[in-house]
Amino acid sequence: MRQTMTFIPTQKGTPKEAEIPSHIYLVRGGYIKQVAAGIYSYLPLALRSLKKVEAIIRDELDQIGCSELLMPTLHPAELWKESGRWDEYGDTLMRMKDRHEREFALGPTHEEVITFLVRDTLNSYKKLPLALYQIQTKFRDELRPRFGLMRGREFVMKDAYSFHADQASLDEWYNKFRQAYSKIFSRIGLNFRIVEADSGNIGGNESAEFMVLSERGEDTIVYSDASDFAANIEVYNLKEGDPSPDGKGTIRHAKGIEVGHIFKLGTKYSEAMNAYFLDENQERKPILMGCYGIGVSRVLMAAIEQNHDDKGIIWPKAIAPYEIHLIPVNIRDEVQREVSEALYQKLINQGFEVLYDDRDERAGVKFNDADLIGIPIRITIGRKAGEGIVELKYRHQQEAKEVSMDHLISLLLQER
RNA sequence: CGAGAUGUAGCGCAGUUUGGUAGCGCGCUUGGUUCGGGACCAAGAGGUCGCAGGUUCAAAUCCUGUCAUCUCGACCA
Repeated sequence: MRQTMTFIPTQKGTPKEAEIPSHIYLVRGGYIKQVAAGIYSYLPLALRSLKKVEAIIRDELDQIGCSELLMPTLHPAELWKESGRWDEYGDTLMRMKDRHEREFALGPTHEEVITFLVRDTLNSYKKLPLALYQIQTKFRDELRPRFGLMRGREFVMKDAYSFHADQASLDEWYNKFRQAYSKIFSRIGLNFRIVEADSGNIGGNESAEFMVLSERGEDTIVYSDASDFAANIEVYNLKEGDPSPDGKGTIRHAKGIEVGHIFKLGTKYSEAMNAYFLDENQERKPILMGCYGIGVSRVLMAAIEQNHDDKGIIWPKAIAPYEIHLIPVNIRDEVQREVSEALYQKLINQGFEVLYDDRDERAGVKFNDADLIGIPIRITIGRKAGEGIVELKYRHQQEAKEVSMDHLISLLLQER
């Protein structure tokens, strides 16, 4: 079936609830629709991009030896009472009761469930280390959801957990994740920085955040202008111009969007929830744990914050919903229509992902929608279609160029 | 739960001060003219005015309550 514009409800006006560009363009471009505060439907375009982010994450995590699993979103209260977080977590935990008055929570994170899962099986040092991850919808009853997908009450998160017999193994895996995360965010096309972070109520003793640099970020990063030192201001409350704590350079500030966070949890959950193993000396020890999160839906917003202009989104190739946006200027023109249909088929056969705008709309409407939606390559079929000439335009460039159809495919394959 | 604001058609808004038959723009439908950067003309469809109660001959408008949404703080991927 052809991929056309059938359910891409773009709109001209700016939605009043949206303030930042990423939110505005996701709504205007027909990517998301709000259902309640902090709760959104992902329309077809958004889902395609989301799946691409997920695919990159899966690829990199599988490469370092993680296994994907899927845990429930509904958690029995008993597990959270075991860890102590039923009381600690506060109102952010979405709570509910079943028909028997038994208490449950909608999972905001899965340390409890994963510890429950592994404590019966990871009983020997021979089975460690192990790393597991899932990509799943999380629920957090934020006091104030905002900025669209940036801080939702329901959002897609990749959460990973690692299990170790000793500190050296935890350190090793923490670094593996750190590197995998760097690859993931680089592949997505984000300009990010790794900073020292506070571990918050997840617990643990060392953590780092992956911050996408953006004026619209909710976090403040303090960093040295002469070294690698960088931290969340929550950890080092430094002013601009202060000397850097590592003795090199002076402190600067930047705003960032937190898209990833890695923690060395240590034994907080294994001790509380009785997850022990026997080591080679038959000594009973708590499993050391690490946990690693990526805000998958937030990545979409962060990417747009870094990649847009006054007309709309400019997707990085890796996570664009389609590679090519094909636009016949006038679908009623028989030549244009036939050339477009043939080219569409040709592109599909070459494995390109193509969005085909076969609507009977004026050129301006289609071009504006294309700019808004932000697919990297636009191919326009116009008056010169009969001569075998089409127009090629990249979303990140101003000018279009005319290309003969004979060269088009090979040119596209080359640049892929 | 603290502070501020807003709820009227799918979207954006006017009307509320001074109560009196619910309006505008965009979008949508039909017909026609247009057709490479959000066209034009004509005719239409679409609304329990967030919800509940009250005052009144009469409430979008006044009163009380309530819910929702947004912005500023605390929390987080």
